[in-house]
Amino acid sequence: MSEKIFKRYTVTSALPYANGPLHIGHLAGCYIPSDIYVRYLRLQNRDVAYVCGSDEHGVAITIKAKNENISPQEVVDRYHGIMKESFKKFGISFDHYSRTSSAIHHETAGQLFRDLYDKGEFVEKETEQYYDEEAGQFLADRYIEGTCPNCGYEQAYGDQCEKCGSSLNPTDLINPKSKLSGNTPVLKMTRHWFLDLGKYTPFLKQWILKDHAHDWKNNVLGQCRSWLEAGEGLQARSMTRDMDWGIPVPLPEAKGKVLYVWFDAPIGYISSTKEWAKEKGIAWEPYWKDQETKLVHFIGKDNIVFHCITFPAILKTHGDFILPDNVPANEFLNLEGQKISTSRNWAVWLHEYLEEFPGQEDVLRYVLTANAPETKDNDFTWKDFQARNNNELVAIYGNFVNRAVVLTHKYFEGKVPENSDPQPIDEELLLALKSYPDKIAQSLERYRFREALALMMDFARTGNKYLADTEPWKTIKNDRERTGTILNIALNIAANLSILSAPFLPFTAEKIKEMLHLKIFKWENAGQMDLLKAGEEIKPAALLFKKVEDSTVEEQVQKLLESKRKNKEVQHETVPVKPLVSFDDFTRLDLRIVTILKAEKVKKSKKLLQLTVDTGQGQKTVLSGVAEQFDPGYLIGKQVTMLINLAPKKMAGIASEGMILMAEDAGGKYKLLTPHEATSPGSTIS
RNA sequence: GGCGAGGUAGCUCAGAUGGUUAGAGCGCAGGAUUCAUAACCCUGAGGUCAGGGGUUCAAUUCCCCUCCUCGCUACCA
Repeated sequence: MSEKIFKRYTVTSALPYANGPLHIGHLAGCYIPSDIYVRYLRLQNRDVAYVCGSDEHGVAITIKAKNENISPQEVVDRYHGIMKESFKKFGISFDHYSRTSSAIHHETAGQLFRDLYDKGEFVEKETEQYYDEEAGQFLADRYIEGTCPNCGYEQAYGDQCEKCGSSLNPTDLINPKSKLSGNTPVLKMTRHWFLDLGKYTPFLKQWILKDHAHDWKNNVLGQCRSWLEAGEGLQARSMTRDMDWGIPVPLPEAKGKVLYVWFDAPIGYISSTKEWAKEKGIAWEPYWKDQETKLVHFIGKDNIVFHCITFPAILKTHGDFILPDNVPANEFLNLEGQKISTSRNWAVWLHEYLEEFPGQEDVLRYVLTANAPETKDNDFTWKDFQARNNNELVAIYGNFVNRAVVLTHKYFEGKVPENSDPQPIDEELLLALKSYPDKIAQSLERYRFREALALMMDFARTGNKYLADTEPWKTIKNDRERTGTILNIALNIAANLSILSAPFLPFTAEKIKEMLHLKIFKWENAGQMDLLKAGEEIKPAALLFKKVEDSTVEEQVQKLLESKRKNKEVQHETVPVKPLVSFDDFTRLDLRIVTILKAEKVKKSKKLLQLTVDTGQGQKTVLSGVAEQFDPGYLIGKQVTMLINLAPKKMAGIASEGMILMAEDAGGKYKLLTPHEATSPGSTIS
């Protein structure tokens, strides 16, 4: 852990991609942790630039635009607005929220590319890529659709088959089609600029695996290790693309090419800082170039490679920039036991939460922090949401503040009473409480937000215990002075609680601050018992949190179940009917019933079964990717449908001489196609 | 298959450099209390630290193997 004291901080959270609204996974992954961190830093009077912005380039956005028949700019304008609004309402306190389509970003990213180019950091390579002659442009991976060579799914993308999950190259696809024109694309040479990441491996290994071996999170180090120590090492990556949406490559010979979105996106942090500094009338450079600046990137685990490897390599080789001091990446948040999915509408959307739970932003902030996926994937459930709200925020935190304030109004007309005769029990309490600000600070400095939050709740708990131990409602009967002392202390605990919880629960902290008319509000004052002085007036009690009812939880769960149900319907509806084929086409397929004689798992594979079948004219070997759904033993003796004249293909070193046909239901379960009564192997199908 | 991250009380999680009876919160059970949103406070039950080997005087903590979950990756027709 670096003990170094930094002069200033540059804190970033991942640029959200502007092709959809934000959900709780986004918040839990990097926006809440970073916001807690910077709010804490500001309470410490540290110099902070907290920057973010919308990531608005890349192919996914152009495809969305095309699907909706609008321009990419219209797509990003829409989501930039929604995201910015959601962040603001949840109190994510960016100093500046920019966007990568801004002029200043185009200039910054272009210049950075140019700088690296001038230093000779790029390797130019000509490669063959698919080109759509009618549209007159090269096709990004996602613009090519075809049959997956692995599973036969006909709408696999050029980079990935969404059906079977395999990663592909566009040239792997059978029958590639351009999504622009529907034509078959042709291969054509194109030139691109590659960053030879292998070159930086020694430096990256030293910097990450040695220098940061003890202050970076385990999951981050592990990811990096798996990249840095992989068999062939880091591969050169192309930093340019053939596209027209994005930042033009600033070279005369690069017409029609833009910067790769992952090259330009992290530079968005710099552009955003520039914009912010300009508005403030200060220099941006110290925030990115001064060794006394601490740079921290908050991200989700999917971004680790770009923030720990690619971007630092770029910054380092450029030479002027500092490197991140830490990259505290979180793992993923699941929802009710399943992965959050935008396309399947399995998410809690922030804009919907804001409408359905008005004024309860802090509750979600609290739950997502308490259950943050800091060390492993975690699960968000509405039941847990309710429990944490009712048992912790309402019962402990809210209840304590309410008790202190209500009692003061009841017994002392809303004026802070005198602390006149501190007893040993009071002194003990104060001593215990004094340690909290430091403990919480230490946890925060180490990016352990769950721990910090738990400490904060402990502090509130101590307040409740104090009231239970001293029983001011009893002392008031015969010792008004003692009662005053107790309430003075209780109110000061509440005041402290407000400061200590401000990073986590900014809206609530503000409410307490107003309720108590708190004037002092800095971290260094936390632990003091004279934040409120005798005679000061406080406002009447107002509830900070309200209970979440069972019916509310039920509604939310139903809402999710509903979208699950809809998904199933849609899934069936949306598998489109393929284009017409001629009878000749059909007769070219030789379909037969075969009997499975042997079935065994292919050793090196998770999904493949090796089947030996009786075709009526001898035996054939077929590989089938169903090992996860069928026991080999179950299949032996079964009669199934097989495409028998499919060209052989080698997988896992074994030749497959055909394909077993299966039905797949909406849940992705395979079903054998078996004749309704036993038939002789080799029976033809027509 | 390879690489990575995890597998600790019913649930969510803590447990640097191995060392007395393995911790916290929630949940549960019992008690106490009435100022407070039937909330708070106290006490208690609950774990062969995934399983099996090994190193050691001593392992949840180090090493090896196996199993399970998640991520990346691979020739998952």
